[in-house]
Amino acid sequence: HSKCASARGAVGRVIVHVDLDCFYAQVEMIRNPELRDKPLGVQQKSIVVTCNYEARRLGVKKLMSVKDAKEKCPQLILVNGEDLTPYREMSYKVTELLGEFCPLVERLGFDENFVDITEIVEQRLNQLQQSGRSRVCVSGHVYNNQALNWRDTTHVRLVIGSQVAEEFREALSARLGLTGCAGVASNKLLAKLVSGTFKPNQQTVLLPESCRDLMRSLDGIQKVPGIGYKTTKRLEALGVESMCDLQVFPPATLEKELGASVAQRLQKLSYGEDDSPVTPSGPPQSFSDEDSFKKCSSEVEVKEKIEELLPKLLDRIHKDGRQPRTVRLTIRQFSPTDRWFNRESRQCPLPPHLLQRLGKESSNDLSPLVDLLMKLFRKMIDVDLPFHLTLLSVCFSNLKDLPSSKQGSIGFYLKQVSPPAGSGKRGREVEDASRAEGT
DNA sequence: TGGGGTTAT
DNA sequence: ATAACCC
Repeated sequence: HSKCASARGAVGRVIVHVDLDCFYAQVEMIRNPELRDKPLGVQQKSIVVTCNYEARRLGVKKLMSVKDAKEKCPQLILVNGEDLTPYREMSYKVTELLGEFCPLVERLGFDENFVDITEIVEQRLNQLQQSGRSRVCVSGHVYNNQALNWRDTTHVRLVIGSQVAEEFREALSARLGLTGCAGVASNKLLAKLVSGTFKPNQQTVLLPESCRDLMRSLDGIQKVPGIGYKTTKRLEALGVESMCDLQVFPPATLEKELGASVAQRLQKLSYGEDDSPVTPSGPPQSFSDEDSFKKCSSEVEVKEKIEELLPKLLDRIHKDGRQPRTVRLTIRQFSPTDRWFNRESRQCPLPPHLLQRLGKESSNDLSPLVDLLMKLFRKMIDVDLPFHLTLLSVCFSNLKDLPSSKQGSIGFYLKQVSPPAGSGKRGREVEDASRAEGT
């Protein structure tokens, strides 16, 4: 079948982008249903990072300060969302659910997934042709309200894609109680851009003839995923502000400014072209935990912060079952201007014996690890001089599978091959299995 | 402005 | 190790 897929590669893929609505707020509403019909914000430090649609109706926006949000909406209920555990867990349930339909699922953050459903669509198209039908119903919106041409198999395939997307959303709702948007198109860029066109809990399919319109509808190059803050500044300095500017800009000049690979990729993006594959994310490549604060200025405080971060992290690593071979400490030093840029980090190999016992029963001696992290800290900061930190982060990476004899649960890939999208039980089995084996 | 993540150089 | 990107 993979032969079919690559031979037919030129015909075009069918990609779905799934984007959950105000994800953290949804998770909080599931955790506490009394919050359902009230304006709800999720708070991290002094920021409302996201809020439900009731709160949005009353003027609250994402990433608004708590102060502004309360002014706009005094009845706003706030829950603390600094511990990402509930969101992370629900996020992986979403990815796993999509993985039951098809193995090609790529995560983007906690609340978005790309799914390459080319093969599913191909199967359904064959069934359809054998049954002698030529028409299928489109699910959700068609971008621009473009008319369908049933003789165009690209149209038909995308319409079948819209039905699959509808099934994704139906499964997310029925099994996890989550709502979200979906976009269906021939590549990741377009699927992502089109998924946001009808906003809560709706879906949209893009037909190729409307690609130009979709790209032209973007106001400013920064709306293109892949063109971030830095690149936007550099492009603006070249006089590039709109999508059209970027499309017609001399490629040679662009390559000199951004390097050939970035320049070529971005210019293709400006035309709505994106050949990047949907790369299955699988289990995470790293585990990190961070905390930000107003001020931390002594070695003792640093050590205390690290000792706060470690237990939760080690617990996560233990549950994952793999062993990290690298540990990293990241700091942010105070700077009145430019609070975003000034992160520094030091990393080192993690001696296997150090991590060996650490996950086991949670109350172990953390001090060798803490000492190691303090050494990393001293590589960045001369502790004899005054310092002022505003963030500390610990990250474990370079994860290696344990020899299969002594393995915990590896939820992710195991489940991909097991259950067909059935009706019965789920989740609980996996949790129990991991505990049973872990002890 | 949080608390995460990824890939490229 | 950093810099860029994503949410």
